[in-house]
Amino acid sequence: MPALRPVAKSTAAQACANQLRSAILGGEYAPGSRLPAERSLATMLGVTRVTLRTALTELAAHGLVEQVQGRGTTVLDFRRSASLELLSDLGRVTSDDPVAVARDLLAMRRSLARTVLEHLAEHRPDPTPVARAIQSFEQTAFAPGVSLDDLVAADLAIVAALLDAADSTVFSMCFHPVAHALSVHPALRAAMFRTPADNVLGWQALLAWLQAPEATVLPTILDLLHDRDVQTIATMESGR
Amino acid sequence: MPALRPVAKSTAAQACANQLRSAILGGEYAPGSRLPAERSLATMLGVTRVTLRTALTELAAHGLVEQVQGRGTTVLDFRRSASLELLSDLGRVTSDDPVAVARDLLAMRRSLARTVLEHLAEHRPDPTPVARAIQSFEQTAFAPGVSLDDLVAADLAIVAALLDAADSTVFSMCFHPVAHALSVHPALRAAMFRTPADNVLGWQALLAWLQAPEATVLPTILDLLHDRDVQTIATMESGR
DNA sequence: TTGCCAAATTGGTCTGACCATTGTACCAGT
DNA sequence: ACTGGTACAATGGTCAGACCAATTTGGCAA
Repeated sequence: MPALRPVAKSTAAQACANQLRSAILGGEYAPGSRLPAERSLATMLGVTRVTLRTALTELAAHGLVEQVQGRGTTVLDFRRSASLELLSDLGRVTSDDPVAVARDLLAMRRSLARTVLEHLAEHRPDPTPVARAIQSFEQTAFAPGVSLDDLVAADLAIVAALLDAADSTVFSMCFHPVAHALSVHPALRAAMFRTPADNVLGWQALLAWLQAPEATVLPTILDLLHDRDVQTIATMESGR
Repeated sequence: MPALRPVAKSTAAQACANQLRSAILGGEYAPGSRLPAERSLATMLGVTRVTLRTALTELAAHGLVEQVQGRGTTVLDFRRSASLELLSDLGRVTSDDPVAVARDLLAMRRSLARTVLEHLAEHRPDPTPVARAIQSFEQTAFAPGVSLDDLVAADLAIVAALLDAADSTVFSMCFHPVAHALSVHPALRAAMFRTPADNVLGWQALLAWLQAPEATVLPTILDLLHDRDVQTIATMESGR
């Protein structure tokens, strides 16, 4: 079965939001400056003011703009106020160096992983769901003609299982967007799953530690992750 | 001057969003279940469908619900999909243990701080803006009749200066919402600034390290932070 | 200079209608 | 019994135009 996946749909409001978001993240609208008035923006984009407002409401919710009645719509500094959801877009539209973004994202993941793993070592939850997710990843990794999308999905499933095991709302909410951003970064995800067998080895090491935290030292796992990240960055740099 | 601050205003759409958000985070709408139809929700809340939709658009942008035409509005599992902005609300409306939330938030901050400081140690940016922010914090801390709000604001300013110095979009976007969540958690912020003189000592130690990373070892700073967090949690637990 | 006022601008809300998608139930054909 | 099609109802998405409310701006008078 050729692994079909849902087709991407999009509403008019979403399309408006995408255009405006890219413009802001791309620096076409400087922080502190004013967006054109809703009425003119709407005609520019060829939609009603209602639709345009739906888009602006979303941008405001993500901390990209601020609307105040009588004054207008102000562009904010997304570095300070933007939501983590936008990390996914950073790899595409920002003016930052993509490799630097990737490096920082990986550093972020290591940092979060360390915290979550320390938490797990202390609370010793049932590792079965994580084991199942890792097993599922192995099957995916060694399946013939596996797609990158499938690998990424299986990898995210393991992260989700780990976070479920940690049973911390805060950790979940912090880690999920970072993992998601990593998984949609085009060059990064390709580099991360270049040799799936290595990914399997990494997860197996983690699982072994999870099932017997006293047997292996946590820093070993983190060093392994660090080494893999260094390789990933090297792959990305050589590829450009 | 009695340190006045802008009064809180709120639109009807915001009020709607607040009610619905609290209901979802409070568990009144289970993940996977359907919200009432827009037309009925609007009449329940006493607003037009347009206004109600503005609120729903915001919730959707924050990953609390998902709207699909013809099907309805589905409540999502905020642990997996919600935006970090909602961390600020967790301390108030969630069914989780508030102290556990506080503990995890502090752990998160330590984790992020470690990463940012390692980054700073490597890149050695100009510490002047950070020094200025810390100096400003000292003045605030030792001013007579200082308010908690002022302390929190001065503290956040230091964090912002540190993140500016780090010059990483990813770190900024990850750290800011955590710092913000810490700063609005009612019990937590009170416990964090119970003895401002200690805060000053902590920041001064950090500044000393920033100005001469080779003189002091980074783990010392992190241990100091850890000790302060333990005290903060203890204060919170004794206070309930 | 200060304070007030009127007008223009701009976002917020309302009204009511229609379009597009989805889910359901029913029905015909096999 | 199963499949595929179809009509219908429910629901979110969009449109149209209007009015309300806050902000800014500039002029004017004390």
